[in-house]
Amino acid sequence: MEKPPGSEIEIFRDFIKKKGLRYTSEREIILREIFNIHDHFDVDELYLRLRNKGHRISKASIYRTLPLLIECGLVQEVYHEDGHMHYEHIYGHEPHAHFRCLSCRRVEEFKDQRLEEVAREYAEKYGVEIKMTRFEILGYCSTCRGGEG
Amino acid sequence: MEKPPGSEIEIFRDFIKKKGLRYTSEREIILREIFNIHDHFDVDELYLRLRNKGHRISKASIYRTLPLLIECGLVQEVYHEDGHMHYEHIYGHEPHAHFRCLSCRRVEEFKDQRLEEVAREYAEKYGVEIKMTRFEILGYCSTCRGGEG
DNA sequence: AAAGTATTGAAACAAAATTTCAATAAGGTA
DNA sequence: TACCTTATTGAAATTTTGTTTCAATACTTT
Ligand SMILES: [Mn+2]
Ligand SMILES: [Mn+2]
Ligand SMILES: [Zn+2]
Ligand SMILES: [Zn+2]
Repeated sequence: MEKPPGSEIEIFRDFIKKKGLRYTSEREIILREIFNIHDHFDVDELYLRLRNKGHRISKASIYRTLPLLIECGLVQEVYHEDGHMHYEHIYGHEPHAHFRCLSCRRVEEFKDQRLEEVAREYAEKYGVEIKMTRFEILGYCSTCRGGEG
Repeated sequence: MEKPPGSEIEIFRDFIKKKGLRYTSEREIILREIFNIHDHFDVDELYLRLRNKGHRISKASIYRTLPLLIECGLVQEVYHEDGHMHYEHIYGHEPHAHFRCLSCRRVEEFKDQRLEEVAREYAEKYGVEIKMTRFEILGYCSTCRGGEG
C-alpha cells in the first residue's frame, strides 16, 4: 500500500496555494460538499444541497471552483446529459467506467484493468501525458431492453 | 466479409419510414453533408457548410435531425467541448477511441480491440444491450507536454 | 494600518438547444 | 390528378447552461 499524499482538503489547499490563489471558505465548503455526495452530481444539485445546509454560495462560485477541482485531479466530468455536465469526486476511488441506460437513465459503474492498460500503452507509444481516461457503454439495461424504451 | 445492409441513405430512409416519419429533402441533405465531413464537426460548422453550398436549412432542423441520425446508428456524439457537442458519422468506419490534448485541442483517433472486448464482456455479464461505446484519453500531446500549457 | 490584489454574489450577458406556430410539403386515398 | 391529413419546416421566442462584469469585501503582504 502506498501512503496517500493526504486528504482532499490538504491536496486542494496545496494546489490553490501553489497557484498563488487564495484558499477561501467558499472553496472549501464546495469541496467538502462534493466529497459528501457519493454519487454523480450536477451543478444544480450541488447548489441546492449547499443552500439546504444554510450555505449561501452562488452558482458562479461553483462554476468557478469546479475547474480548479478538476485541474488538481479531485473531481472529474463524467458525462453530459440533459444539456448539462455531470461530475463525480474521484480522489480515493479507483478508476472505473460507466454503463448508462438510454431508457431509464440508470448509471452503473464497473472496473476493468484492461482500460488503464490501453491508455498506458497509448501514452507510451505516442509520448503523451495522460490526465484522465473515460470509458462509457451506452445502451439498454437488462430491465429496459425489449421494453418500449 | 458480411454484406453491408446498404448505404447510409438507404438506412436512414428505412429508419425514417419504419418510425412513420417523413423522408424530407432537408433530412437527406443534412445526412449527405454529414457524410461529406470526414472529421469531427459541430452544429455550427455543419450549418455553415450547408449555407455555403446554397442550402437554406435552419439550425432547428439540424438539431431535430441529429437525434434521429444518432438513434439509427449513423452518427455519434464524440465529445463535449467549448460548451457544445461535437459529432462524427460512424457508419462505414470501424469503432475507434480518441485522444484529446487539453492544451492544443488536437484530437487523435486510435483503435484497440480490447475496448470492444471489455464492452462485450460487460454486456454478456449484465445482460445489457450495447448501443455504443466511447473511450477517451485526455491529456497533453507530445508537443504540448512540458510546455506552458 | 494601509495598500494591493484575488474572490465573492448578483446581475447582466452569451451561447446552446428546445419549443412554438403559421406556412408548407410529404404521402396516402379517391 | 386532386384532395386530405398530418408531419415538418424556418423563424422567432424561449429556456437553460455557463461566463463575464463589477462593486463590495476579504485575504496577504508590507
Ligand atoms: Mn462514477
Ligand atoms: Mn473520431
Ligand atoms: Zn434501463
Ligand atoms: Zn497538444
